[in-house]
Amino acid sequence: MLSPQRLTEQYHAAGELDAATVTAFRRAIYRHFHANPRPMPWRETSDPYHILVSEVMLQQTQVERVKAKYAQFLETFPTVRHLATAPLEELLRLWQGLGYNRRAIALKRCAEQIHILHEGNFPTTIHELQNLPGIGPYTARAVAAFAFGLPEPFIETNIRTVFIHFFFHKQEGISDRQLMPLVGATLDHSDPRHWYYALMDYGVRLKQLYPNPGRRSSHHVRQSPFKGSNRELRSRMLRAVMECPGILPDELAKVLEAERGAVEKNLQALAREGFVEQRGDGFGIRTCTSPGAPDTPRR
DNA sequence: AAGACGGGGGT
DNA sequence: ACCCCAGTCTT
Repeated sequence: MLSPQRLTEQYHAAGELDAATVTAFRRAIYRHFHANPRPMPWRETSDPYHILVSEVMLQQTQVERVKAKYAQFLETFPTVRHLATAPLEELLRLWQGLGYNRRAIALKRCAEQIHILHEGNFPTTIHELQNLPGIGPYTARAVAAFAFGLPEPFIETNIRTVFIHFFFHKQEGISDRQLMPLVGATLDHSDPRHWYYALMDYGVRLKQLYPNPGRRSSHHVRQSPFKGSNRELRSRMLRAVMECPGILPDELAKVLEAERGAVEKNLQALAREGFVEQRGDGFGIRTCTSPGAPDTPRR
């Protein structure tokens, strides 16, 4: 019925989607969603702070791994103000295991900006959202859709998979620029939130059924191995600094069996990005995320 | 346009 | 072993 081959031919023959095709496509996506939706805690709320937390955690991180951290995070930092004023170390400890630790710092900076710049009022426009640290084109629009019901087109890995599968059957090197018009044309303006849930769940399903159609994206890249990489060293360094506050570069190099030069380089990067600060000759987790950040609670 | 950035789970 | 995850930022 909804054959990728037929949809692809139809789309490329006409150069655009006709109403009947859009309807059939939407029905297929929604049918799958209603038959087997993936339950997630952040799908049960429209609190923009909760949505933002989930979206940042979900960047390059699988749903199952986010679920536990999400609950723990919101217990620990229940509001924007709690996160804005929290000690960085507490946040980094909680983030352990999620990966891409910079996201934690960016998320805290988001909270600080919302707390100060927006006086606690959550930004509601794409422009404001995308100006927040660590929030790019995808996350800004996803938050807008899931928290505020804004019908803006966006693409992430699951959505990319769906459109490549249905409208670029057996073609290679498909760019997001080619996909975006299709995302816009098929978007269900009456319920963007559920439409995108459905689209994403369908993408997940496709990847179970076929070799990842996303490989046919022009933006697709293979990951370099983690083991033995600088990323691995960097993450071990961050942990070591947390366990041994004030640790010296030499000690770090020795304990981690790493080259002094590499340790030095990563220390500079970690300092520049706001993870650590130098205290005397040693290094520790920074006591505030950024200059002018709200004070940590007293007492 | 290409690299860096985490850590883990699935096959 | 290999794949890749609700991406973003810097070079």
